[in-house]
Amino acid sequence: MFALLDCNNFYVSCERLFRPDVATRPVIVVGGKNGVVVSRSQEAKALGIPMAAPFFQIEEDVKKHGIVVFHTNFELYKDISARVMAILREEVDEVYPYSIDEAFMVLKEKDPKEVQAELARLKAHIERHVGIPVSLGAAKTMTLAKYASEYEKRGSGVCVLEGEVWEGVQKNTLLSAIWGIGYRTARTMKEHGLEYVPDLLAADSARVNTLFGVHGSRMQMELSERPVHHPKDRSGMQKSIMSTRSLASATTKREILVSALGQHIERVAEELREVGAVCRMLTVTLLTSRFSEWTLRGGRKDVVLAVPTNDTRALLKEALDACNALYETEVPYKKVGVTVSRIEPAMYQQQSLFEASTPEDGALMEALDAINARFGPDTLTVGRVVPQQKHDDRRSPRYTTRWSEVKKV
DNA sequence: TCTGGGGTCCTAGGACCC
DNA sequence: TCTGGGGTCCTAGGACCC
Repeated sequence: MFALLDCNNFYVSCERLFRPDVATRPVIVVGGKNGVVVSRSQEAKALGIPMAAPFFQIEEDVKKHGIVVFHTNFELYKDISARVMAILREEVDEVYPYSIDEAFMVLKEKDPKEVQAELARLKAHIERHVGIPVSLGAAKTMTLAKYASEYEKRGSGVCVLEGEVWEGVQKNTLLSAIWGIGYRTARTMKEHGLEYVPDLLAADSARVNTLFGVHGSRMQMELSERPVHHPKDRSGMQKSIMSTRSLASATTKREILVSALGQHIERVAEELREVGAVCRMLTVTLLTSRFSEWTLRGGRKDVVLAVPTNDTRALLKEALDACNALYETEVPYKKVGVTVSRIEPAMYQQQSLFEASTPEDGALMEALDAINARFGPDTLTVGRVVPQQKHDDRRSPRYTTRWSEVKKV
């Protein structure tokens, strides 16, 4: 059986771990400055704060109900996540982290009763040793395990959806609640009379395939307890690394875009070097506001590199060319982003037949990283002006990863 | 003042190859 | 002059997930 562990209201739970004073108050975590709600405590949900609501729309409610607001503190969340995964690995042989707050597992137990007991044991263990609340679900397919983990979230927190139990539950299960069926697919399915799980299971498989492609066929299988997905080991190298950020306000100025671009290139290049990798492809995106009449005027450009690299300067040069190709003078851009992909280990780097490699480049980037590691981020930058940093007072201390921010007792 | 940031996977056309 | 069957790579768009 497959099992899924899900950390409840993960970011809020991480914040509460070090702030017991807000344990029973409504709490939300907001992504970025003037961003959107990315995590809500049970109390905040009860007050009707919707997920992904932009902050300015809920500001009144925040004041009225005294909701505690945090800004995202990823350094903290990543560390707590690592603890959860580490402890889980001590208890279960096959653990496959899926996201920052979820992990799939393959369980040895077969009997549903035994599985149920194992889930309960894991829940108690994680809650005792990490201190954040979790839910677990198990089933014969990953899709159903995922649904199972949500099913008893407000109750016992553990659930096995299998055989007759699943048959009973599925009648009232909306397809839109299933993992992999998003807003659009759910809408299309409904237009074709498919609203609840049994509707899809009863539908002609050839028709499902023409309507929804391989995705639809797989969904049909997974929902009828025939596994097509198997959890993947993602501990190897990532397929892509990206850095994107919204600008404070939309701009038509090329210099502003180029300056932001430089920052993103530095970040992804540094991360490539950190994991000992180079990339073969670089993608630059220039986006307009999704809420303006310019929505359709954004663009994206891929560049395949002649020589895979992690050198900030080489990437910056390509990025500038791509940016210039995309840029249109009259368009107000709101967001700039960079993605590097076709990532491979630097040690297996394929040399170009036509361009000589320059061995001293590696040494320069190494020195740059060493200096920034020792004297702080942005001590040295490549071809950009360091913007003024504003202190973010809504972000909690990085309790577990910075000596200067350790909680005092 | 106003709407986050980081990812994976699939599809499809076109160029090109054998 | 027209013809088949099996492929890869690139670019771009889009759906979905957390």
